[in-house]
Amino acid sequence: MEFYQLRSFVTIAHENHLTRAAEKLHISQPAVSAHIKALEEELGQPLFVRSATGMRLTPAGKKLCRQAEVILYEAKEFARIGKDLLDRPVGTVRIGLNRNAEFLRISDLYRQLRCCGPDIEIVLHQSISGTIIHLVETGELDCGFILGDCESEELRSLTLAGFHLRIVGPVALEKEIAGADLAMLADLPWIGIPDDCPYSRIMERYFYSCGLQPKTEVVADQQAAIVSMIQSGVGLNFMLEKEALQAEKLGHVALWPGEGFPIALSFVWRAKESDTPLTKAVLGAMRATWQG
Amino acid sequence: MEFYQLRSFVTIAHENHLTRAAEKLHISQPAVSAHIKALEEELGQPLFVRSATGMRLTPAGKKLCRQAEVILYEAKEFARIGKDLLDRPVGTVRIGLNRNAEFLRISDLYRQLRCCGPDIEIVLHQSISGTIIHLVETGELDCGFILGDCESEELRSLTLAGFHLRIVGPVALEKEIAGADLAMLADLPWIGIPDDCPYSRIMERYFYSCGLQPKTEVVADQQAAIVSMIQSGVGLNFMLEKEALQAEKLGHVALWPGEGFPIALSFVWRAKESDTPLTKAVLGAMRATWQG
DNA sequence: ACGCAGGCATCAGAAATGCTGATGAGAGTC
DNA sequence: GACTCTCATCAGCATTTCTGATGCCTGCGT
Repeated sequence: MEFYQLRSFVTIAHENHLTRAAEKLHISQPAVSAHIKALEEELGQPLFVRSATGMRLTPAGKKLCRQAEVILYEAKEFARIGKDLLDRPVGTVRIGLNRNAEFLRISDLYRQLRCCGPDIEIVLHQSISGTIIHLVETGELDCGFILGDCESEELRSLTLAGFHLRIVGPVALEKEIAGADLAMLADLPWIGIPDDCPYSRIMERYFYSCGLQPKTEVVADQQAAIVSMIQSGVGLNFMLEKEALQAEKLGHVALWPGEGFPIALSFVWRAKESDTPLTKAVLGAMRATWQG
Repeated sequence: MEFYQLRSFVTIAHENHLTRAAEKLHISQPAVSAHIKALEEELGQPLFVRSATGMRLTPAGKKLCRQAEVILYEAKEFARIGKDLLDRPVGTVRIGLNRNAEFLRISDLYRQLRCCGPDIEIVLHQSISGTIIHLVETGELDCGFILGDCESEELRSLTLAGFHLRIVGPVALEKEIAGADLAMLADLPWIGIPDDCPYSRIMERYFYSCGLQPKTEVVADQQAAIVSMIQSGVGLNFMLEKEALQAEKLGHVALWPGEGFPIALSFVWRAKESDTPLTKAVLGAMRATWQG
């Protein structure tokens, strides 16, 4: 049984006429005749009653014709679905978040993606910039947000927005922090960040350029944990300026008065997936959300 | 798009492995590879992600695979339906009845047919033997019951049961009928039957063999009409012995005391349809009903 | 009654297509 | 770094399918 045989079958049934069906199908009459002959041999029974005026379905043919139409319909559906998938990407996007979803405008992203492809599923994973880069490289995530530059060869990045980082510490250290210079700050207890994190490299660059190395006593790999540890008096670290000012106003942290330094929020993904429809859709939604 | 391509597609998707799929399908690995290549070209997008360890569906491939499975399922259904139709005939049987449905055991026939083929539709048509033969010959009926022999070349017949015909007439003629011999009967008024009816030929044979020709005043072509006319005094005719005895007991007719003569109830159908599944099914049901 | 026209089936040759076995490139594994 | 396993590719063969010509049958009109 082949598709062209079913097409001939259904067309003849519709026309009650083999020759007319052949014309409609743009193939020769003997070809159509052979299709039906093959089908009838395969099924072991005639599908049509031949007469001098044309062909009429047998009762069995009538039943089988209905099923043949179902098959051809589903085949058309197959092609239609395939065509749809060319425009509307499908699949699961696993996104690494280095801040909370609200800050990263995830609900806007959701909305953007929903309208360009209803079959995109989004999985979110909370982490910190360095870990996110690592997970995207190994394929455990498809893309993610990071603060700072990404130097990986395997990844591409899109800069979404610029921010400033400020140094904050526990309220208990308010006086030490307020009057400190960079060297004194480096002497206070710091909350460490995993080495492979661009965030961490910024911190290093900031102090190393002055020949300083802050003392780290605890290492944390989740932004929420860092903030929580600053508040509970463990040590100093960075916060985005806006967050820092707000936390200071609420009396949760002590803000170092020295000026902040700029840092970019970027979105990263695997270079070799730059041309997949899904990646394109996500990047499009990302641009609409952050640059629109 | 061809069935074998879809089969390869689905099998690879199931195995996550092209070579294994080829083995399972009993075709060569390059063949399966070509199938997928053709499908991917037709759809304009990859269905699988190739790796050194095998193949994995792309998100689009996953969606299309489900539809491919639907198509293959419907194709299997097509074959299954075809196979079923070999055993279980379908279609409409138009049956001519020369007596009421109860006498001809139509409800038994229904039951028999229902169990051997649920898709058989039965259409009943009341008439008289001669007309039934004619309608079966012209194709307006598929088969029918007749009393007497069928001499048509185009038809075949199956004898179902033997009966006896008795001569009956109006109660008003009771005395004339009771004492009559064959010649006197022929002189009484008769209800005629159309010439081409085997029933009619029997009547002719019965009288002609003695050189007699009964007078017919009215011709009827429905058994119920004949009985009704006998009762209302129009003339004489035959009734099946059982019917005749009962009608006499009820005082509806006068029964001629001479002996009845045998007549067969037969079932006729077109010879050239003897081998169709539907005809076979009907004949099988008929045998079970009348000879079982 | 007979020829004609229009049905579908059949046939042989040409064209197209699918299949196979050998081979190659690339990625994991030991 | 050699080995092995993946899938892709290629050339040649085998098969299938298509076409155009032809034949047979039936219904219709003269």
